Amino acid sequence: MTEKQEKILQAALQLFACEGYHATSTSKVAKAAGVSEGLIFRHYKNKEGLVMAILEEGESRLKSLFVDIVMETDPKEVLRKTITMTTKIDPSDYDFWKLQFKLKWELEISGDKKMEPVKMALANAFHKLGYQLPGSEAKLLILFIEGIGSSLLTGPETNQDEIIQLLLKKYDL
Amino acid sequence: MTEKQEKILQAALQLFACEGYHATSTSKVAKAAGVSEGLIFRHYKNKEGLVMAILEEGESRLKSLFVDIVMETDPKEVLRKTITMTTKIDPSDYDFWKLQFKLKWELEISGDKKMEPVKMALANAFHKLGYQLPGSEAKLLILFIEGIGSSLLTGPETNQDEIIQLLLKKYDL
DNA sequence: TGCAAAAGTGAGTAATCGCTTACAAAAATA
DNA sequence: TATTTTTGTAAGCGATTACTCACTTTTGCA
Repeated sequence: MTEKQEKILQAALQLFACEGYHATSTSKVAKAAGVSEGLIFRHYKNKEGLVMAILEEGESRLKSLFVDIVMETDPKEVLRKTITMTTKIDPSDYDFWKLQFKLKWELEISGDKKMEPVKMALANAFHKLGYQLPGSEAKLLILFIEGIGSSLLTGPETNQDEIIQLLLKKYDL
Repeated sequence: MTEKQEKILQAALQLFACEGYHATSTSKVAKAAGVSEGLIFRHYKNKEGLVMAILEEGESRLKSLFVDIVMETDPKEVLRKTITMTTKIDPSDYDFWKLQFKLKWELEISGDKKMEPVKMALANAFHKLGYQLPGSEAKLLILFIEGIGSSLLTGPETNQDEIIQLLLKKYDL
C-alpha cells in the first residue's frame, strides 16, 4: 500500500463517516488526501470500490472486538464482555464505527452478519445459565449493544458507564 | 393543501425513506409525483424545505404515539405502554419512521428531543416503582425501544413480539 | 363577470457529479 | 543500464444536480 493510497483511505473514511457517502464527492476525497482525483479510480475502480476497501481494511477492528467474546467459555464472562464491549472501542476508531451505522441506513449495507457469532455465543451462554429463552435474550442484548454504540457515536458526551453498570447488575454480573 | 402538493410529499417521503435523502433527486420526486420539477421549489423553496415539510406533516404521528404514554399516571402502565409502543405503529407509517432513522444518520437530524417527554415519564414511573436509578433505567429502556424499532424497520420479518414479551417479564408486567 | 393571486409548467441555468483518457514520473525487474 | 510495470497527474467527458424564470392555467373573491 502506497503512502498516497493510505491518505486516500484515511481521508475517505473521515469524510464518509462525518458527511455521509452520497454527500462526499470523489473530488472532495482527492482534495482532502492531497491527491489527483484520477488516482482514486486507478486504485479502487470506482466510488463503491473505495468504500468497500475502507470496510475491508477495518475488518480487523471488528474482529478484534468480537473474538474476545466468541472465544470465551465462561457464560457469565461472555455476558460481561458483551455488555462492556463498547468501552473497549478506541476513540481513534470512532469514525470507522460511525461509518458502519451510516452505511447501514444510507446504503442499507448492514454489518449485522458480522455480529452473528456473537449472537450465537450469547444464546449459548444464556442457555448454560438456565435462561428460558436464550435466543430472545441474545437478540435483546445485541439490541442494547447497538443502541449504546449508537448513542456513544452520536451523542456529545455520553456517560455510558452508568447504563452499563445498571445492565451488569440486571444480569447478576 | 393541493392534491399535487400531497402527491409531492407522498412521493418524496417514499423515496427519501427508501433510497435516502442525497440519493433522491428533486427530478425523481417530481417524476414520481407526476408533477413538474419547478412546482416543488414553488411550494417548498428548496430540497431541505421539502424534507422539513415531510417531518412537520408527520409530527402528529409522533405525538399520537407518545401522548398515550406521557398522559398515563399508573407507573406500571407507563412501562407497559412504552415497551409495546412499536406494536402500535401502523405499517403504512413505516416509511415515515424509516425516514426518522435515515435522517438521523445521513443528515444528523435527530428526533431525540421528541422522546424527551417519554424519558421523563419513564424516569418518573421508575421512581414511583422504587427503582434505584430511575434516570438510567429510563435511558436503558429507551435504548431498547429504539433498537426494537430499528430492527422492525430494517429486518425482513421480525418477531418483535417475542422480545417484547421477554422485556415485559423482565419488568414484572 | 372581472381580475388579482395562487398553482402549475417546461425550458433553461451554472455547477458539480462519477469517471475516462492521454500522458509523465517513478519503481521494479531484467 | 534498458525496459516493462506501476503510480500518479491534469484535463476534460457526458450526465445529473439543485434551482430559476418567463410564462400559462386555475382558483378565489369583490
